[in-house]
Amino acid sequence: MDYKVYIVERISLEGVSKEEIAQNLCVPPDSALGDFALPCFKFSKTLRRSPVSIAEEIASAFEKDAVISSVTPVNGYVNFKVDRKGLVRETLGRIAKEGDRYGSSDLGKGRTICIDYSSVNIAKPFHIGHLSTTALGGALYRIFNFLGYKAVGINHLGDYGTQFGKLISAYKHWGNKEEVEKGGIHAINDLYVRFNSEATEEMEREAREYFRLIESGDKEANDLFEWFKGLTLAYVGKIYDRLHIKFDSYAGERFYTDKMQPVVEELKEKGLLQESQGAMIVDLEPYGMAPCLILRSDGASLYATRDLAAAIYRKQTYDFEKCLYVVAYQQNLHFRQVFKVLELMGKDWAKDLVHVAYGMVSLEDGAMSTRQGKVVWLEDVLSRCVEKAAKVLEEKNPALENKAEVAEKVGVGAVIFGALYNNKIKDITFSYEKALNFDGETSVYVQYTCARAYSLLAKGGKAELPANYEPNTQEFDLVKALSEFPETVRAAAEKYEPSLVARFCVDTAQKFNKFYFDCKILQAESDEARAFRLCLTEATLTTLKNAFTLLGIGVPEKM
RNA sequence: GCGCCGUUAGCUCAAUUGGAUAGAGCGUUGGUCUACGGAACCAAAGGCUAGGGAUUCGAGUUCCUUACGGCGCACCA
Repeated sequence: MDYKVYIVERISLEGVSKEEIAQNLCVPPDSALGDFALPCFKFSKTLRRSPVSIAEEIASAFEKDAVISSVTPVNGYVNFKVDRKGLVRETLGRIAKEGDRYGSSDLGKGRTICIDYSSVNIAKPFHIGHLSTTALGGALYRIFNFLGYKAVGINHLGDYGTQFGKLISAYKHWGNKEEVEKGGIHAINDLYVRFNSEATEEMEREAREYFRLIESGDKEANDLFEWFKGLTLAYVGKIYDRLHIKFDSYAGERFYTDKMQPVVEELKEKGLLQESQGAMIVDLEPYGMAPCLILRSDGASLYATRDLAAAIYRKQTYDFEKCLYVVAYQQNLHFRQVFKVLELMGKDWAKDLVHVAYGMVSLEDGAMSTRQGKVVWLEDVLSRCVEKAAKVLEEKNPALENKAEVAEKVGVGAVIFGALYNNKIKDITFSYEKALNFDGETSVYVQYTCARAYSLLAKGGKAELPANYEPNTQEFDLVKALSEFPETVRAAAEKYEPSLVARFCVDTAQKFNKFYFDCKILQAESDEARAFRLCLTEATLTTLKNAFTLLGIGVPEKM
């Protein structure tokens, strides 16, 4: 039941369209006022009457029924209250029926959405700065799938560039097989870092030559590169498993090596390509942007060239309705340029490309810097959070059986939740103190709430929803919160903002805890109340589990 | 210099896209329940929404402007 639609249907006001009414129908700040409200100030202008009298007219003309129980005009607003019993029956019935599909939809049926996220660099370990794109992209991937879309997760690997020539050069000079096999990705990264600080001009030349060799298919260079790539993918694969992240494609930059020339040709044919300072560019001056560089003066392709080829390839391959790039706002200009060039090429789908920009991560003593060793590796953050969780678990629940498994869910969940709780555009200053704090608005609070619910259900058993139960305030507030979950998921998708789901979880958990504190459940005052509260508890658990699953966070039964 | 983004309680952040008395968590102070799991609950204190102007019935939200901060601006990705 869509209450808004229902209410709009039943309002008629001469001179004002249903659309206008629907647009203005909102939710009052305080639920004591009502569940929905219609401000009449805008109508006052066209109707040339006071908003107060319009509100009064609407209220008196509105016929109350089993769905809307009261309609009151207040200072130019019309406040509607829904019938509580009806909302309760409707919401709890739906949650019980839909179970782990509650909140899902077939909205996106037959529609494909590509999501480019995480996009790791070969030979570079995963640091805290990669967390946002990974957590955000993973959440969006699941949210769109939940809404019936076919989401295509793409890990656009950073596997192209002279940096790999540098790496091979460094390995040849200072590395050896045993060390790399033992030290894995960090050993490779150390070689790369060392190259950047110690390389001679001779080595720089050598690096360019090695990169050329990779490109031309030289066996030794390619074997080394593939070896590094394999080590990187095995390493990030483990992290992705812990974060519950999946991809449908690992087509990275190298994949587009042979797909760039046709793009360059097309740009030429369409008269967009021009020479400037020895390089080939697309002039974007008329659009207030710096030119988009397509080919370097030595003829080599650039980042933008590959992104153009990738966008075209994705459109051809997946026929997406939208293609999201979950990349930090740093690259704002880059994407605006690429999207504009595609538009100039006559790709009408360029409007469907979306840069989902998020804020930057820094450390308390400034920006991260691999060279200065000012880096926080994600694996360290994960292990410290899991350790902390294990320690707290040992204190609070020493008898718990599967402590390691639960600590993993709690610790990793806290890391993911921390990355998803705030608006994505906000910059983040990482600190262990914050990351390891499990109090307050955190995933741990939500998980604890779920554990309470599990415990109640284990003791209370299965209950049948009483047909005619009149809920009290705490109960009703909780039901109302649960009823808003499907809309929250939709809004999160529409705004590419998983934080809405994360905030929903905390808000709902708070309401549940209030309800829990104020209402006896197992020892309720009547059989009816007991049954109702058990049903409400189960519905809350179902909804929170669904929400956490979307975020990629597990919910332990006990903790 | 130009462009994009941000600025809300001591700190970290919300605010259903222009609606009614701007809300949470942390921290501080004081409380609650003979614990259905205290990783809980309640209350108090804390705000000229960075400053100034404009738009209108109504602005944290839109526009202009100033300040402060972040990011970007030609051959890295």
